[in-house]
Amino acid sequence: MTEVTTPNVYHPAEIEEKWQNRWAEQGLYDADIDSSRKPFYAVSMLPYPSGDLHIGHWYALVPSDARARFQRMQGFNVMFPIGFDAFGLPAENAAIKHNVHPKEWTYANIERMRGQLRTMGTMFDWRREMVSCDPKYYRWTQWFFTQLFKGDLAYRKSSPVDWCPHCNTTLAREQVWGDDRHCERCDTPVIKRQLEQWFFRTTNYADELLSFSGIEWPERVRTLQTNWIGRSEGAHVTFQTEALGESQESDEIEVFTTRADTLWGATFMVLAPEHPLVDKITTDTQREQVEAYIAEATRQTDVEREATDQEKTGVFTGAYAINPASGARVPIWIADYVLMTYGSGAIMAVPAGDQRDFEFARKYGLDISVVIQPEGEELPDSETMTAAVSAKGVMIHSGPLTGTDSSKDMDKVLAYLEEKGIGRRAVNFRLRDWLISRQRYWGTPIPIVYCPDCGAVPVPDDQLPVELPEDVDWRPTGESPLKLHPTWRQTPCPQCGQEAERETDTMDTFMCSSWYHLRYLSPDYDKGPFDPAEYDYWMPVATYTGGIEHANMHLIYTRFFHKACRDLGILSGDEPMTTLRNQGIILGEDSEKMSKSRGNVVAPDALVERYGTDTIRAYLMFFARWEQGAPWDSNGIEGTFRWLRRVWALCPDSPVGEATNDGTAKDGTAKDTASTLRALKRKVHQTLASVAHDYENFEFNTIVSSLMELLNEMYRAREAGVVGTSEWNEAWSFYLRMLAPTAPHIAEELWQRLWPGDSVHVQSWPEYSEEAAAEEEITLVLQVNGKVRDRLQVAVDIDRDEAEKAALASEIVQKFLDGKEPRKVIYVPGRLVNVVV
RNA sequence: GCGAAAGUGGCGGAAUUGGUAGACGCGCAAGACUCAGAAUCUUGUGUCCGCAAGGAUGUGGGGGUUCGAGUCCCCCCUUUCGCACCA
Repeated sequence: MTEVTTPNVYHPAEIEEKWQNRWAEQGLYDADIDSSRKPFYAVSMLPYPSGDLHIGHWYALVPSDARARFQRMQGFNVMFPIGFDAFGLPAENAAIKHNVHPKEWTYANIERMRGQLRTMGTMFDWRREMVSCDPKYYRWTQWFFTQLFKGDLAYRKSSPVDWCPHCNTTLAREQVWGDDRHCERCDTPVIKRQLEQWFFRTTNYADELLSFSGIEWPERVRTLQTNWIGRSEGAHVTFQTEALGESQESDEIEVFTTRADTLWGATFMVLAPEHPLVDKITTDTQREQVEAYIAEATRQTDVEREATDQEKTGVFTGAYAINPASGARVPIWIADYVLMTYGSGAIMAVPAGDQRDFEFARKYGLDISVVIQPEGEELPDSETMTAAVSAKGVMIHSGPLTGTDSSKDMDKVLAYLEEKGIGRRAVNFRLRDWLISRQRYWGTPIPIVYCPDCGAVPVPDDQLPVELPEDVDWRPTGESPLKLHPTWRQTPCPQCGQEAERETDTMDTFMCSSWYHLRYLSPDYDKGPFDPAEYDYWMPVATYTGGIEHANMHLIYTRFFHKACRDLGILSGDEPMTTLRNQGIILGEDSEKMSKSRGNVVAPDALVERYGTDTIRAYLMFFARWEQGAPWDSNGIEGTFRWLRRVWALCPDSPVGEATNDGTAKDGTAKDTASTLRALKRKVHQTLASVAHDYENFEFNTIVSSLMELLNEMYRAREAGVVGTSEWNEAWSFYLRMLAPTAPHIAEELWQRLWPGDSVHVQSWPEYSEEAAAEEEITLVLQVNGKVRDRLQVAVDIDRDEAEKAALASEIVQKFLDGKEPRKVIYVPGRLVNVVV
């Protein structure tokens, strides 16, 4: 038993703040350009200053911080900055609730969160902090907007857009979620409104966004983005409408199809009710019905209209078109199952090959013409068939292409269309342009002035920022609050000087977060959004970490933004972030999503007070697979606390010098001690290898468990009398350095105890010795017919013959052989012998 | 409906290329120390049979490949997530 006179007890409160202050004073985490070292730029998605740091913030930031610290010990020059995504709706909502100005609310929260972030013990370089609602920041957000505008990547158009009636603003398509098409923020179902809004041409980059070459992003995110972008290859085919009278000209209706091989089976056409040609082609006799249908369609919500289980409805326009391949006269209908927002808002209907068209044709008695011979099946009869047959196959009744197998030779079909001038190859995307106008107050003003003569004019660089006025009634009315300001709108046209008006919408806050990683490079730089020298040294971001919920929003926007800026000559490189990783979600102890209303929220501040930062850091890394998350378990944290207490208690209590114990001092146990020392050294090096591997691969839980295992081994070694040996000292030197990224305070305190001087955090990562890690003995598993029957301790270099001999010599093996002759003996070097009978 | 991921003890989770399933921790049980508790320490802990030795069984279910499968292949079930009349 250890003596009770010197209470050597771990009290995190006594050391953590002390070290945080000292590191800050020393500028330990200041990251500056240093061409002699390789840069490592690590970014975690910036937090929104909602008021209190919650456990989710810790979960996102701490393992990222630990990994950044590890990279630093590996010799990289690491920059790990932090900032605040400070514009946005919650500030306005909270401001309304508590009657404080959004700015005041936001900055008070930021101040509070800065304090909380400091208790986390992260290696943030605070000199690089950015705050997106600061005019120094949004000046450049506006500058980027004007650049995109000048490059024709920002444009204004009137279109039906998604409107959240609760947030009183438009939303981007990406911010409308789920079956009921609700607002991503407040869950209210959105409605459509026809509005004049600003868009970015994200669709220009659709194809490039589908390529993930050169970046290491999780499969999951790539799939989400790929599906979101929704590329389909096919053809545009043009149908001519039949002229109504001799004096009239025919119109062209363009359709997109992925199945040009079924063109001969197109027996009717369907236009979306909003299609611009509908009014023109509708005949007098059908007009009443058509208008009634359109009115009904308009009245319906998107949800109702787009419900897939609804029976299809439609109305004949009275007009006909000519199938450009077959020459057939086909009726033109309108139906709401055709969406104006996809393709050209018109389709060629092939009821034999498309289930939707089939149902529609059956309901309204339209012709069905089978043009694909299904492989290995009888030709469906158009009168009796009960479902469309969508597979490709050999084309029939298809003029010159009859006999072509479209499952193999689609190219021939497309070539034919092009040759005959019927259609042309085309690619269609689901992705839409990014709607960035918001009718809210707390955002970056869109830097545009509307002049009666010059039109929409971007505010010149030297007049930026267009500052957000503070004396505004920011209560949402459905109109942009800036519109209601008495004077702010009026401004001379930057081009001709006559009286003009400012744009009063603000930008989607995803615009702010599309480039914040560039502002960290040089937050005070005023000759551009970032200092090119800093950019050249640090970019691209080496690892980017954050939640996966942004896969189709922020993570698409920021990639678009980077590529657009590249093409505008603002920066270089194709991608902003090389490696992306997503943490999972911590649920409440009841396995439900944490929320105030459920009362299952875990408060980090209270945990820090009780256990200290290091314990929470270690627990967050240990308690679940980081990329997966898990329900919180408040008992589990005791285990990590116990571990750190045991580290503290085992650590020698005075500086380490030369070895004071050569391992032979203990009488009669010299041999045992020697093997213990070898085993200790081996375990230390093996742990080193696995810890390093796990840091590289974001496998944080096994880092902590390896360190726990090693500590257990060290406790056993102490009992064997190794204290004071060079192996023991090396174990501590390694242990504290391996611990430092995870539990930086205790590692520093103990390091200073043993090796007073430079911080543990400027030490280099221990050097691995393969020789030291090598096993001398292995457990040879003996199997009979694949079942484990016995185990033997043997030398690691045992050869095949010896191993087989040893196996057959085993009594237990013999018992299970039961006198039978081995038919085959399998030997896996270093692992097992399997005797097969 | 389409796409993706995941199913391992009471719980979180380990397990390079197919080669000792359940590391590490929580929880639980017994014990030590203590007047008692807390803390700490020791031991045990997948399931079933057995006093034990030992044996059987076991990674969502079923089949297959293999000397050998948590891992590879096929089918099915469940859960989570994303998209959804996308032409």
